[in-house]
Amino acid sequence: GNARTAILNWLFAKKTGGQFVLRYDDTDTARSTDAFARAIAADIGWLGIVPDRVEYQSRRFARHGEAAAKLKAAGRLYPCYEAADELDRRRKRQLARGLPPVYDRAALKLSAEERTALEAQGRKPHWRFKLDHRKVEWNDLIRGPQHIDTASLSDPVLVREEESYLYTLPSAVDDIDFAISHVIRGEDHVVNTAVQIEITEALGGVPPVYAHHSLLTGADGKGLSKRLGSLSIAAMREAGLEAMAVASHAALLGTSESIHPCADYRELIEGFDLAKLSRAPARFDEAELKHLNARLLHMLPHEAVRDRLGGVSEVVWNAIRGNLETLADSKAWLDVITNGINPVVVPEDRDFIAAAARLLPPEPWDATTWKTWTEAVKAATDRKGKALFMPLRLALTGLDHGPELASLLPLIGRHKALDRLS
RNA sequence: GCGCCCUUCGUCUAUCGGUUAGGACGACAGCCUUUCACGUUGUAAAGACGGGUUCGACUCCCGUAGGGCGCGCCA
Repeated sequence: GNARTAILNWLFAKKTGGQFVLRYDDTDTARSTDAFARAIAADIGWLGIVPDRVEYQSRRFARHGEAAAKLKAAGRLYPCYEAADELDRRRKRQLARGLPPVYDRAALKLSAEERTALEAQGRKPHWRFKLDHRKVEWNDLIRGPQHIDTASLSDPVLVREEESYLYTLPSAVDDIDFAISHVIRGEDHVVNTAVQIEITEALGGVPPVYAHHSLLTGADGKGLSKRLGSLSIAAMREAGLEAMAVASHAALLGTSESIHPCADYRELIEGFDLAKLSRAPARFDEAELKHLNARLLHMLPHEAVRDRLGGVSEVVWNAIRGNLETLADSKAWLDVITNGINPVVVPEDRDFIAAAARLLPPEPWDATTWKTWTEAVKAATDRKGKALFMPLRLALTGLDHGPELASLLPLIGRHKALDRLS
């Protein structure tokens, strides 16, 4: 999901000639920033995405403090003293009674004396942003005109009791400071957007243009979040999927473009348009991704894989690529060509295989050798069709399926072929 | 519970009131290969349901059902 958002942002930047700013929203003190940042960098790096700029919210603490002070001075930030567990209980009670779990602004009614009394007890406040309770509107690049009434929302906590800032404030401040033009994110953020627009405007800034893409569901149409682990970029990489297959799928799923493999980003950038993204959630099907990966491999030219395959020649690659699901599968076919395999000869085929071995033509071999040979075998043994070819395939490759034998045989060579047939 | 959004072949989608409802993936079939695959050609396959509005509705409106998201001192 996050990778899809990153890809969409990157494609949009490339398409429009803008810059892709990767921002680590690492304001949660419980989170290890370094590990988090390394993981994301590894993911998008593997996908071939290079951010034009990287920023960490946690390193801009001073700027966020200035913004908080400004909001306090404007009377938009007010102190609250409820404990977190108390708020939690209250929300559950509201929900149980069929009420929206919205903060009731009780702290706003506190008198100066009550506040000093609480502070005297050693209570420290957290701070909430006082929403305007108005209809916030924006033109979403994917969803069209949007309007959210902030009267139905809780005043968001912007400053924790221990004085760090929640994502919402740094996000608005950094958007202003970095002159962010476009924010492209998942639709789980649409409500945040209304709040962030209010905060941005309270800070005197101009909100960026927003675009919210739909989220993905599983192949069954149900939410994806619970199984996110197995669908991580790291897991896909380990499964041996091609980065461009993952990128093609992420960029094309849920769009009006056909889902097809792109060997590099050029075509994806060329055809990219936020207007092509559907507002309905799309189903993420792992089987579809795997199939796309296979299709990508089948069309990949030799030079695209040469370096990763340790000097496999172009003829060999062209012979085997049509039978690959992942690049790692090529090892098995390379073994068939260059190393040893276990020939399979069932007892009733023994005489047939022996006869075939005697008819093996002399070298040099080329693309016509297979035909010459099998025609001779056919004439000598009376076998044809599957009964003729399957035993030969099993003996020569040890497998009942694989690349065309006409192209495989010359690569195996007479010596190894004879060896396997006997 | 409340709010926002969504619903066309199995899947991703086109259609911006009048179409034989189009494409892609998959499925199936033919061809190629005297084999499995690859490739190639073709076929089947859809407007969630119920009401309106209209000469005419997949398209606009209302309702129902189903689904997604949100409602944190998470991001």
